[in-house]
Amino acid sequence: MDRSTHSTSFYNRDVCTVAEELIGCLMVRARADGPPLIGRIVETEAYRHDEPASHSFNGQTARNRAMFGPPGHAYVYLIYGVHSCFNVVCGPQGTGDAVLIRAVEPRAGLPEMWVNRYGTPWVPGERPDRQVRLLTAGPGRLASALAITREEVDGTSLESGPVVLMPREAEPGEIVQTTRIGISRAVELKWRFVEAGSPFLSRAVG
DNA sequence: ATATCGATTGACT
DNA sequence: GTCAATCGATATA
Repeated sequence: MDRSTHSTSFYNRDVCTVAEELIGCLMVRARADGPPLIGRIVETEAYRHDEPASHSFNGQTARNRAMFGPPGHAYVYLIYGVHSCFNVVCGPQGTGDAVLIRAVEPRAGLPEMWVNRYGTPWVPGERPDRQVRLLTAGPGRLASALAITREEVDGTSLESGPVVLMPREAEPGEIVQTTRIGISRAVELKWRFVEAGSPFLSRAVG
């Protein structure tokens, strides 16, 4: 298995370019004991400092401090006081651009992801509402499955930290661009990128 | 100081 | 379809 990671130059580019090129890349969550949890990225959104949907639009705060840090590091924040969301800081340090990872396809460590998400091991026939697809189909869901918290991951390096991003193992399927989800400003920008037809998207394209 | 809303999700009618 | 959970940022006083 190729264990190389993206270098800083991969992230120090236009945020939409990085968002598109992250589709198909691997997200690797290292653990203290046992093998890593791995997901393949299938859905991303770009947020740029100069458009009002971005957390960085109004400048730096305690929450978004990592957004203005070096590229190739994580920005993790709490949404609605409930869920964590994982982002990739892009562009030159101090810019405030980031890519939100909205969905991944589970690739390794699925039983551990199940426990992280649902709090109990999978039991055949039990709780049919708890599906594999819903482990990682959405920013809050994937953060839960991969045990990503602000305390542990915010501001850490994506080359050497608890979460590491690795290049595509193969060319992804067709990448489709749509409007972003869940925002009320700059709604017209088509800065959401998805691998067409993936069953692990937070929402089907449309 | 107090109120409102948010890059979400799951429980419920 | 509605709504609550509940932290941080922002608007208003």
